[in-house]
Amino acid sequence: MKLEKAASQLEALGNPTRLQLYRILVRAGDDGLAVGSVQGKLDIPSSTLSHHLKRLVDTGLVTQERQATTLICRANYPGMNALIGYLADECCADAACAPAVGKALA
Amino acid sequence: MKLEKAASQLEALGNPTRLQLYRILVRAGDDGLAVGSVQGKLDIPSSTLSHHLKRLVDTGLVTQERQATTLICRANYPGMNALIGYLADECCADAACAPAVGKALA
DNA sequence: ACTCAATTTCGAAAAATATGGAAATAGTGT
DNA sequence: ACACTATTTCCATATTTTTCGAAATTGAGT
Repeated sequence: MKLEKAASQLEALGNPTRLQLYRILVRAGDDGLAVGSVQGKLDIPSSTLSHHLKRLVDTGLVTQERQATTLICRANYPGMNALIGYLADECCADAACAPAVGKALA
Repeated sequence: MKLEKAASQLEALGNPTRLQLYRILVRAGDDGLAVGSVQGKLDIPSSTLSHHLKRLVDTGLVTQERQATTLICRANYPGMNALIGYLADECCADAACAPAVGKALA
């Protein structure tokens, strides 16, 4: 993963509303959730929600699929895994770096 | 970890300059790096660097320690671990969720 | 074609962020 | 106290982000 892409995904998640939004989609699981249902849970205007959703889709963290008039949104797990992988690799927080981490924690 | 804190850390890392900066500090390891040394590697004005560094320190991703006139900066591994842990827990990307992840990858 | 519901785009204002030059500060040695 | 270096704060500006009402669009059913 390139640094630029990681940064854009981190920035996308670095907004409380979007992080909450992403969390909601994760919890919805493989079935996903319609934009309207998400709106009901977040209670923000549809235009605002649409902008935030677009940001998550553009950065590859969320996918969308039409079902009749509703748009189903799903958390894109591989996308998140790649991001976590990048952080772990770059930032030394995985098992391979456990000694350093342990030391830092001590 | 609270959602708000996670969001602020993600936002802090979600800027290419700051992510690069954080990467440099991670690679510097436990010895850390003086602000001036970081500046040499990034080639940005000191005031700009100082602003970005402050953001990382404020969000708990970097620590600083004075050594004479220089300020040593270090990546705060536990902080990053907590963040990755939050993402993994909230976002279903860890081993416990491997089935879902595998399905998504297929 | 018409209508209804779901969602996005347009347009515009307020707020936050990013950037950096210049001045101020902090810390050490003399 | 002074000089020197390292770093931050002050200040201002350009850019980006956030927000959302209103209008436009999309898709399905009639």
